[in-house]
Amino acid sequence: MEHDWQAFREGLLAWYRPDRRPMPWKENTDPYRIWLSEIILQQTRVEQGWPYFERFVAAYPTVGELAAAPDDAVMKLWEGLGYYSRARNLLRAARTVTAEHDGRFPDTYAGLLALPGIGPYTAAAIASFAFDRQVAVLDGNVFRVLARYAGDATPTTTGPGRKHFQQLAERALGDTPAARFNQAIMDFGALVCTPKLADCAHCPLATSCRALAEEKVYALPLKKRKTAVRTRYFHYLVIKDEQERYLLEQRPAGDIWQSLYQFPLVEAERIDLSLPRLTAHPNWPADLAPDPLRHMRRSGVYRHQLSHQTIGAVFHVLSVGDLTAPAYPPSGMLVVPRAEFERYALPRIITRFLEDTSLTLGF
DNA sequence: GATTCGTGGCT
DNA sequence: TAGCCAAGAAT
Repeated sequence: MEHDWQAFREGLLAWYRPDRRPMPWKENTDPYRIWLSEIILQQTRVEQGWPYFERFVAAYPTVGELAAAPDDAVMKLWEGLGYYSRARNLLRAARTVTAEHDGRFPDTYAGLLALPGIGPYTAAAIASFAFDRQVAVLDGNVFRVLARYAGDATPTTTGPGRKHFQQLAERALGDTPAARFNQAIMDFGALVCTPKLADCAHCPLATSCRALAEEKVYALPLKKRKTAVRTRYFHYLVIKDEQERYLLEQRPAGDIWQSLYQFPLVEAERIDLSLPRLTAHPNWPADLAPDPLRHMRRSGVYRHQLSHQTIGAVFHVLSVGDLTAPAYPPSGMLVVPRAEFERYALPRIITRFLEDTSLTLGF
């Protein structure tokens, strides 16, 4: 059960070159930039998060400026990146740092962990990268590299499993500088010891890798099966008046896309519902009178895959005379000119519809 | 501790 | 195609 962590360290650090995986925040110790990048990169590929990082830094160069930003502006900058609770917690944390910590990030693991949106991984990353604290990060890369090197089939998805690998990571870290070690092991997992098609032929740790010796590379790390995805059917009501104004509503807490905006939504049990059946549906907005609405067209079915849900959506385009008349808007809804959509953060399934529609119609 | 929270790329 | 995975965290 003993493994040569000394050889692991030396091989890893000899392999490491920071410029193998350039990142705008690498070799930089500004806690704000490191924190921002780490939140953006949670469960997100570097290539996908990079432009968001650049836009956030440009819009909000300091944590104080971010703290002063309106909620909707931050959500809009986050639009399309997913896991929107990250954006809400980002703002909460910025305001906490500004109001309660004199604008400076806590410089300890425990202090960082107390901020919203900062969990064990992110606290360790900031503590080591920005403050040179001797803590080992544990992310998807580290799980995979350690499980394979040690030939360790402990499930990584349980509490005890997590603890086990944290100890392994700390043993591997030893007294090497944590910032460099952490970046090295994550780069190594991303570039060499990859989930599929791992580059074992050129691996500097191959001679002491237990998974390779036992031909278990692709059996590790071991994870427990995940739960099934459920299917939901969304009927969006694209209600447009003669002045190109639309109804929008904000999504509530307790469901996907919390605090993003959308067209009024009727969720139903099936996707093939006619408009008359839709207006009679229990989920039809209570104070939205169907009578003045004229059915213009109906989109095809948009399919959207989330991690635990499959969404099927249809957009019903309806016209009405004047959304500024006294009968409007229904409670909880906004009347928004098409030109002002850009101020509202929308889920990807809606921006996809808008992109399609703006090409075919003068939408 | 099991579930839930997005989106996109890859096989 | 359907599933896996990505610098995870909150509930």
